[in-house]
Amino acid sequence: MASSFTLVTWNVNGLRARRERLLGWLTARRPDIVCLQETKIPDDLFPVEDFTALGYHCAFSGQKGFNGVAVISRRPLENVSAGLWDAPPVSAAGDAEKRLMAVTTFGIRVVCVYVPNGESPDSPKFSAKLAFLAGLKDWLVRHHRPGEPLALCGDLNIAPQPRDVYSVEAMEGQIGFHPQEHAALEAIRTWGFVDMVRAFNPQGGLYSWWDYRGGGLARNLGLRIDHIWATMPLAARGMESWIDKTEREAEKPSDHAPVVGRFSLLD
DNA sequence: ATGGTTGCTTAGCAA
Repeated sequence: MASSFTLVTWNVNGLRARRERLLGWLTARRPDIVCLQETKIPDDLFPVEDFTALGYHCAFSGQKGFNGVAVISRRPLENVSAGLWDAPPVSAAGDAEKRLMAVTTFGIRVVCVYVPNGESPDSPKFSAKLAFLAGLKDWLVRHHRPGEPLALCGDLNIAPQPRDVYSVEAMEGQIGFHPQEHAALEAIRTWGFVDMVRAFNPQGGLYSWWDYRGGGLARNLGLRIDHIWATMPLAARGMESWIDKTEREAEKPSDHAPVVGRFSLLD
């Protein structure tokens, strides 16, 4: 009987484009729970059999062409919900973009999120990103308590601290490292989260994303924007956490690497 | 260096 389980978040940048990579990685690493972002596939085309063949249950909330999230688990998924704007402000456009889902598995609540990129600080998409983050905080407050074992996993599209970017000088005020993003993210963190990679790895230079363009990987121009954040009851069970950069260095990679956390198993 | 690369919606977005 295993005494621990692993929880992963990975922006695969296209489930179909990443099919071989993902299935090979699942076979080799055998993670217990995986949150996927940017699946870019409608629900009726989601390759359920690929995952059931490897022993996973799966749930998904996707759409054609972009966005899309999914969670796979070696144990059944319960209380599956999708969408952020279940009680939208009057002005909200609803969940046209498939960016959030939540499941219960392994005795914990797992929230899988793909935060909007934001494009640039002067774009209308930037204010939409801030609104999404405020909505995410509100969603957490309405649905959960920090005393529950819960993991917020996903591409948050924000590097929280100076040690999470390849260059503070280059990134200051830019998308992914902007004071308004930091304020919105901090409001979520202070609700009751521990950053799992940071809990085990204080050093800088740990990144989860490198741009395809301009030799971003070769020049190590990375950002740590993919995160596993655990509430205190879950974080207390944390055993280790790391970023699997080898997947970013592989053939035909996603531009994001998997982020992994390992936790003690209670039952 | 306002380019560069990749994926999906095969043309042009989005990232």
